[in-house]
Amino acid sequence: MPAIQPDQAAVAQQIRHLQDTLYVVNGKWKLPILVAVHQGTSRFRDIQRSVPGITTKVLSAELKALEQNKLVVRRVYDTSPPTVEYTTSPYCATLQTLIQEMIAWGKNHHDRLREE
Amino acid sequence: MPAIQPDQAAVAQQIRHLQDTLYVVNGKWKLPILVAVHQGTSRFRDIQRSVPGITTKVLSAELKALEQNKLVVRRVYDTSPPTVEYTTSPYCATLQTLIQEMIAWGKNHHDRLREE
DNA sequence: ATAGCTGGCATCCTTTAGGTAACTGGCATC
DNA sequence: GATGCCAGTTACCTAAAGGATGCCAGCTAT
Repeated sequence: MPAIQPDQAAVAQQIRHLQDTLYVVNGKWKLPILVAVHQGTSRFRDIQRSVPGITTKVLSAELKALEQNKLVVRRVYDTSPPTVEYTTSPYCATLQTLIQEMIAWGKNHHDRLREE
Repeated sequence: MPAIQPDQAAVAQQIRHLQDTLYVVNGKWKLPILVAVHQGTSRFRDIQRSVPGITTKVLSAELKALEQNKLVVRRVYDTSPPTVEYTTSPYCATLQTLIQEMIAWGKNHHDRLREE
């Protein structure tokens, strides 16, 4: 029987972890929303204005998904009219270095394309 | 006229950078493929085996996209039969910290879910 | 000779992400 | 009393991503 190849097993494991992350943050909108909310934008319409191009429907769905993954917290205040406030959870802070990395890479990549 | 709000402008800029990155790296497969190739898997069928569940059609398309974004290099050797070799470009190395971050986060997230 | 490997391509189909538009109910404003 | 803001929901639709299957041509090992 062939020997188990630890390299390949390790890589397969890494790929699985990567896919777990992708499962949570995949799509066009989740990370941009997180940036906006983390920065302090807490109201639905304000978030929508902060993330250019997003529609109410998509924003609503994405916020629900983020809430389910415990990255944002939704609070409803019993004012009149009811106020809804979105904030990032403490757990969301663990994504911050990743997000900063992506912002930096995107900036660099953009500059690089302009040079060509 | 209202004052320009530097915070909001800065956040909008960050979101744009983030979206530039997502444009390159978004989707279910690109980063996993990059991990496999970067680790040294260079042949088409080997890459396919390394990324569980991917089909030839999708792999082929993703490799082309990655090649266009200068993240992988495709070399054809004039052997018989022709050998095709995929490698990561030097530019791809700039994504490595990001990828490692995502792997680490995914692992942590997975562990966290198991604890609940 | 025949089975299997290589690096894919072609065709067809399903699923999902995302977009458009209209609408709600309660309040404030003009 | 009409308009507009808030925080969404609903129904419908398109485009893109992804999946299943079969195939090719040239080589190799049995």
